[in-house]
Amino acid sequence: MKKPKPAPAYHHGNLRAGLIEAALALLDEGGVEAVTIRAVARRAGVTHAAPANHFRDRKALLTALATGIFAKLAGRIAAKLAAARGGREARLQVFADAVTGFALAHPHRYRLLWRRDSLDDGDAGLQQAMDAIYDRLVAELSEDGASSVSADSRAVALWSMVHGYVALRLDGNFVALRDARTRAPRQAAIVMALIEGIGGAGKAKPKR
Amino acid sequence: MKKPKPAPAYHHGNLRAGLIEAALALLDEGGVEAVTIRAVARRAGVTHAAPANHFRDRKALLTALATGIFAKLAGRIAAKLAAARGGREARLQVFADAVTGFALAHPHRYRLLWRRDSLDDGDAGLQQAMDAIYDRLVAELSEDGASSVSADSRAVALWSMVHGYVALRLDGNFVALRDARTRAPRQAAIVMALIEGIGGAGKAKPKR
DNA sequence: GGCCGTATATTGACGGCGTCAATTTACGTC
DNA sequence: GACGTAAATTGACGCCGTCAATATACGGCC
Repeated sequence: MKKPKPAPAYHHGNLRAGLIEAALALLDEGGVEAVTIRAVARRAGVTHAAPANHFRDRKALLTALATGIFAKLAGRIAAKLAAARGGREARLQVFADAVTGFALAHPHRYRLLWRRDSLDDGDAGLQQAMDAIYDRLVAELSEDGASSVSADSRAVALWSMVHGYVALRLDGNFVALRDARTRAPRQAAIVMALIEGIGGAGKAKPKR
Repeated sequence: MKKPKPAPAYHHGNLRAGLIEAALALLDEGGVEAVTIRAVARRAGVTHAAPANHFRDRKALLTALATGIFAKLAGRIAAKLAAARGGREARLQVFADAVTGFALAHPHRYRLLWRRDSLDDGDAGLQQAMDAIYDRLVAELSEDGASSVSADSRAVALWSMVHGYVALRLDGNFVALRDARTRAPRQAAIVMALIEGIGGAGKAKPKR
């Protein structure tokens, strides 16, 4: 009797966070397509036009969602690198593992990060969150200058390879296999290939 | 006077091709989002339900579109490789150039190829068209066995790197830059990085 | 040459979507 | 306790994909 209105109603304060939470749940369940403004509103217990007060449009909602996800990914990478032991090559593997692990654990979240057509291109927070990861990688790779290509290009090479591998894995174009020679997981094998090089016989891998 | 009906009307034969053509034009103009069944029908000069006779649903239409694009890309790669001169490393650059060039020339087409959520996952023709490219690459890489990782992994490494680089380029995360050291286009620099390896100082690049 | 079955195209409807405008509700402040 | 304003609701619009019912035109068969 004391509470004839069981739903305390949002009104000021917590709806924005509630919408993000609902959107994340919908994203995990059904991918970005399932994250419609109306579905998010239903899940949060408000009417279909309520989100408009907090997000200009669907892109804005997805951009906020993606920014949070990016931050979480960056944090995860940083944490694993901070805890990593071993030399430079091991650290590159840690980086690749962190990205691959996150993407395989939360495929829809990772995919959203790159759905530029569903996100606000100009959003500063989003761009910044992504740059943070790239900068971390350049720092890891700039320590020595022996390679014939610049640290920038090496960073682009690794980042491209990891992202490409993950994207193709998530799309079902690759399956989880182990390298036929080293028995290492494919994901580790390709990083090894990049570290050692795949040039002509005997050129790279001076294991001698 | 002779032709009171200027539009000969499709009816039998050419509508399917007309729809694909219209869809491709819409794709180039506005991306996959712009390829709606109704817009395609309008462009082809038929009513909104006519396409249903040729494509079960939107996914089927996009899948047919993607299959054709994949075939064209595979043909382009094969042609450039057939015409290529130079050693194995040069051929890898040719492969990477072919993919990158196609993607940058027709960004929306390339993006569609990987929009698995908008395509029929089980479609045999589509899978086959994609496998053709990958198999070509494995063949290029399987000639020698000196690397510590298998040819399969080397193919995955290169294909992942090229695809990842292109995907990131198309999303605006990279801009067209030249390597700070070699002055080669970034795209060529990262392939070089993979060929030579990015391992610790002096380990790769035995230029000595 | 005329009939007819079937493939093809049209018409119309349904629910869901994003978004906008008008309205009502509830909070903080004075 | 009244009031201004931010927040939420209601209702509408046009677009979308899809389905069912209907109309149309082709090709084979007599």
